[in-house]
Amino acid sequence: MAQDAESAPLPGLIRPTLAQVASLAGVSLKTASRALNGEPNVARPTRVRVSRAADKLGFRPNSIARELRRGATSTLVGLISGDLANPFYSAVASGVERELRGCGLQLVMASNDEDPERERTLIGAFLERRVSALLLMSACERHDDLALPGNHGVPFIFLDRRPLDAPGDVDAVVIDNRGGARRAGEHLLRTGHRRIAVVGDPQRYTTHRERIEGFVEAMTAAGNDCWRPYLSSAAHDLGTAERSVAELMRRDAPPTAIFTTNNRLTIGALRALAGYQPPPALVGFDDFDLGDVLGITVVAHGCEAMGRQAARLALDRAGGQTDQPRIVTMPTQLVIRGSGERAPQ
Amino acid sequence: MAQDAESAPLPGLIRPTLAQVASLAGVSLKTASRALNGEPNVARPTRVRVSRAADKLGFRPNSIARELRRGATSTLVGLISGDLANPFYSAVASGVERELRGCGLQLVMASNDEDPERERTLIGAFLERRVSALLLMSACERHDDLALPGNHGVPFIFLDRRPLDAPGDVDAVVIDNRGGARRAGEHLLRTGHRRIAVVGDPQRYTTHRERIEGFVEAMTAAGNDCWRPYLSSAAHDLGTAERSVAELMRRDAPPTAIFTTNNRLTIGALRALAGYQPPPALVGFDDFDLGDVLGITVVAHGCEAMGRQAARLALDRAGGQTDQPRIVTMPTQLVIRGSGERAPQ
DNA sequence: GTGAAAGCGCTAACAT
DNA sequence: ATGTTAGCGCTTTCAC
Repeated sequence: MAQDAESAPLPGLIRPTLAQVASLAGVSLKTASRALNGEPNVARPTRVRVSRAADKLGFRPNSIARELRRGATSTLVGLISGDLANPFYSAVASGVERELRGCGLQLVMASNDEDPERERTLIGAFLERRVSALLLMSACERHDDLALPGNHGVPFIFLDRRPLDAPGDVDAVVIDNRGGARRAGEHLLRTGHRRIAVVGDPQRYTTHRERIEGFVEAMTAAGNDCWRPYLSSAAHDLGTAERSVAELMRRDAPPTAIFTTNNRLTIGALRALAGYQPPPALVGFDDFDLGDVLGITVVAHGCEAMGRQAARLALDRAGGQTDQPRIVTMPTQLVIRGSGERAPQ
Repeated sequence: MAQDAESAPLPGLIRPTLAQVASLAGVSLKTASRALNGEPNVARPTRVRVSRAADKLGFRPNSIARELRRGATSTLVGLISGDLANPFYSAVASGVERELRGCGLQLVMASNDEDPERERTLIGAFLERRVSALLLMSACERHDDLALPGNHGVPFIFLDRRPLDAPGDVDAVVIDNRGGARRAGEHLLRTGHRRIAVVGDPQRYTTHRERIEGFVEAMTAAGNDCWRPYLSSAAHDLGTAERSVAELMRRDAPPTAIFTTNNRLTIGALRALAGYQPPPALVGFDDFDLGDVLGITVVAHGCEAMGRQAARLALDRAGGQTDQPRIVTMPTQLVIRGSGERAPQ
């Protein structure tokens, strides 16, 4: 193993530098640099000699030094998400990484655990690392962070959650939350439902808020007010959603349909509904694994595509593009699978 | 916004350096450094003056420069996984990140897309970045990479997949694949099954191979040979698993039970089985979201814990620990939920 | 085609 | 308590 001194080109842990390569090859530092970077104006035999020396020493260019010398920003892009373990976030992250790799950039990731304090720390750490852009699925509603001193020209791209205090002033990639939720609401109304519950946490997440607003738009347009008693607004994760739905179903007049405002909540709802035969109608925001097998009607959208879009915006900005901030809205699609088409009981 | 020159502390995109802070505060470079790093031997008023100057300029220490100066390795840890979008990998990644953050380290991630070539490139890029450790869910079976020149003392930790050519010589965190699979097999035998199908891809993944071996151990011990015709060894993702299971079920004597060797394959199987009433018995390796709602019996294990363990190993090595390589084996647990307890039809 | 010198922004070692 | 000098490993500038 290379960890042993045995097979390593040189014993010990001293990393060879360009200078050592140069001296072994009998050329100057600069010539070695040119040769290894494939720059022109190096004689063929010199190039070969340098390569050989580098191989012999097991030389690896130090990209820390390179980045320091080359200038202000590194070849890293930062991504801060709520919780990497949530498949939604990791799908987005996957899209980001796929898009970045084409440009030779790498992805540094961290979870804010939905804690604004921690997020601030992370932003600071990324800025010090001189990331060339910062993608933010932010836990904060307000973003004075942006005006935070020290953020000199590092492009911030908001992902999924749009900052409230500067809606038109920053780049962002968001989902058509209102539109998607409105169609979900209309769909349930069309199926004949009136007592429709909404499960989400508008206090905590602006995305839930928008989705609830879109849903309410549909209700209002149809003159249906029966959702009000069934608004369950304290569900922010799987467990709380499960409890909320269980509570709803224990009522004297339980809802005949449920709209859940994200993937985790949908799964929580499914847990709570496992015992009901037949269960109430259900439409969930976000698609999820097994949604098709279980026949769950959902408002779907492209998570990976969203990540890619955000990465593209970031790359444009990092490349110096300075035109108007753009807000990209990802379209949604109502995917009919059965659970949303059950008639009221 | 800070992106504008307006609210930024100083116009333009010139990032203030420590030297500028020092000169604004009227002290030397080193004093400014000491003050901002909270080192001792700085007079109270000086410290205040420096802080103020830093705030005024919007100074952010440049961690690239710091790392270059401080020495060989950065405060980054690299993680290479198969596909970030797979919930298993992202759960592991989440565990890694959680463990790292306590030590002030950050996580750089990339997917190898199960492509050895790409993995080699990634390893190279991470080594050049001087990551202080490299966690590898490797797509390669052989790992001459380790002896690759240039990997001077960067600790490699294998995750999930153990390298074949140096099994005892390298740090690794793996799952008890054989044991878990054996118990799955025993469980199905106990329920009365004989015609048991195994779905996986032993060619592609050593984990599948080990799981199949463990399963076969159980069969052999019980003198049951009826799994042989039902070994479906070309299933490596959701789609191929779905097709494989569909094919199995179309046979004249379909299997009465199925063992799937990972989470994606279990989900593929569930898709294929959606139409069957009653479906064959099913046990899957890896737990998954909704496994409980669907009542799927699985061989579960701690993904996040696995990530944490690996990070801990990495931190120990990065900290200079040089004792014998360790192989940590994560235990598995058979979680009984119904699908594995259906009697043969 | 090649090389010498300067310096990226910071910290470590040694003054004072 | 504060300052000076040197240098991390590389690329850039300019000279040969």
